[in-house]
Amino acid sequence: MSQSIRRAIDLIRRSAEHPLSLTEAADVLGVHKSTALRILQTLESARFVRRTGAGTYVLGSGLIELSELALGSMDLRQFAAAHLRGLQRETGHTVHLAQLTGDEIIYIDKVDSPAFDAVKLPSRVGRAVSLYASAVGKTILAYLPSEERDRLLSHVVFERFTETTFADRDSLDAELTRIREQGWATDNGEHDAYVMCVAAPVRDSRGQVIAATSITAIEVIASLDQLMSNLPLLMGTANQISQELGYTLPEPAEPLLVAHHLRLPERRADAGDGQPGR
Amino acid sequence: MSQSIRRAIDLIRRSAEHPLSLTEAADVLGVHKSTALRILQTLESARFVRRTGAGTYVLGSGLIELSELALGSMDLRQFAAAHLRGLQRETGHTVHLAQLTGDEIIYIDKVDSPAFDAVKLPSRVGRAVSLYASAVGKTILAYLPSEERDRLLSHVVFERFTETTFADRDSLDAELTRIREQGWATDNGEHDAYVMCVAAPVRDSRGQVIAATSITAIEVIASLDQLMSNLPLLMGTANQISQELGYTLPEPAEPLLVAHHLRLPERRADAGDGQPGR
DNA sequence: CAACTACATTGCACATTACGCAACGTTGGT
DNA sequence: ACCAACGTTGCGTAATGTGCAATGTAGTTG
Repeated sequence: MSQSIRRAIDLIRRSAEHPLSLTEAADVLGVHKSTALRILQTLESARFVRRTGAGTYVLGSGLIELSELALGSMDLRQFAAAHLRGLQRETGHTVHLAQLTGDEIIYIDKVDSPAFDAVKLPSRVGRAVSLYASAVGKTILAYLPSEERDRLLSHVVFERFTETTFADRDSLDAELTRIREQGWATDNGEHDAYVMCVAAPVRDSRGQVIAATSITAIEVIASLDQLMSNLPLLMGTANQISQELGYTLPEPAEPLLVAHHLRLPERRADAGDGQPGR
Repeated sequence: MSQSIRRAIDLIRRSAEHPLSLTEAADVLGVHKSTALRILQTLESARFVRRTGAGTYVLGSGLIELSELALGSMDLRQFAAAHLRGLQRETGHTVHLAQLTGDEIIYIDKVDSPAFDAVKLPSRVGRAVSLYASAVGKTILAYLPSEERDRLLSHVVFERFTETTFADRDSLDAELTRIREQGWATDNGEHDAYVMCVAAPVRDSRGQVIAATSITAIEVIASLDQLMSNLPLLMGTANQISQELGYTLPEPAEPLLVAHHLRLPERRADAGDGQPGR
């Protein structure tokens, strides 16, 4: 595998962590300064790194632009950001926002729970998430037009990660129907036995489900039942994000849960952690 | 300059735009498939690209993580996002958020004005902004401890971009004093003659100014005076962001302008576009 | 179901490319 | 004004990345 590219990547990494002088760069790679210089010059020409006034190299805007491009509709992310943080604060759990991008569902935002930074969840912004073994994945799948769903699942090889995994198309389809009926999805340790999630759909202005929000907890922190007690908050947040995107909720001549969300905007007021303005 | 690295960068770029098959990748580079494969494998090992189920390559989470790392306190960005969008909506002008990072001030967020996408402003997220020839730069400089300010300016070579540029340390210092007194800064075409800005400081929980928000317009859209009519909104937004960061405003036994901000949180209520929950 | 097409992947020999070296510039410090 | 530390340039060399041709793997069509 290409050596110079590896070196370039290494330098990009380092420069993202802290400013890098040329000699430092050469040292960490274990190469001559001239070599490091040429690599950095190449990266600089693409604005992947940038020279500071002091002559050190730091990560450049080129990379940042790319990442924004890849996260696609930054609109969704920006509209959602405040709501996601609010949901995290109120529930105490880790919050995710995932979106259908091309053929896959990727996390486009994540708000960590301060509680269990000890146990790192495997999720990361930009990473793809299982279509059929995650709450957000199942949520989005459930509301997709069926041809689209078939297309996405056609390449998937089902794998039984845990006992609860829906590891074949038939049981998954049954689950998706259930999700559509109740309006939200759970992940009962279906990918990692100790990870629980509850997810709710986010709709764009046309009413299409394009993303899903979820709250996540590990077994030792909360049971799935305990997580589900936050369902009104979760649904409220998902609906608020949908509204930011221009979606208008249907008339509440519907089930019980819908009533909740409409009352929720009050949560804005204050979280009561003693810090004003939050 | 390193050829293979150039090629790698090219592939990263393309893969960010749309999924790339191996043969496509080879074609755009004009190289053999095996060459393209090795490059992509190297990039994949660093999670700079990622293979989709369909076998195509798309931008990977590695890059996105880096960019988040480099933008540093994503906290600030996330806390600010909704406020910045609100400010853009209310003023109609392009909004920036810039932060002191290391020895430089970089844009960490930008909300474009829909009005004049025709004329592209030179600013980009992740890009450094002039310390002394920009409203955000001067704002942050003005409130920095003087040793810190000296350190930042020690490497700077002053350049007279336009007639209004503060192109030497003395006149800059006078300007900074004025900014401290009035609590906000302007950019009267000091870098590009046709670009006007007004900026206000953002403080963290200790009261330190760590960032600045600005509204920008080009000459043909609005004069500096017209821009300044938005000062209350701008100051309000900056203060709201500061509050999100845990800053508590000082008692309003102060000048005129301060009084405005304290009344402003009402703008939260609604932007008048008929969408509830904002 | 076999034959075909299109695509991804591996091994190998070659020469292009990126490398280290050493000399030269440049900056800042004592 | 000297020295030291760092960045930059030119050049010969060989290690590295490259193209080619052969092999493997789906997916498609008669």
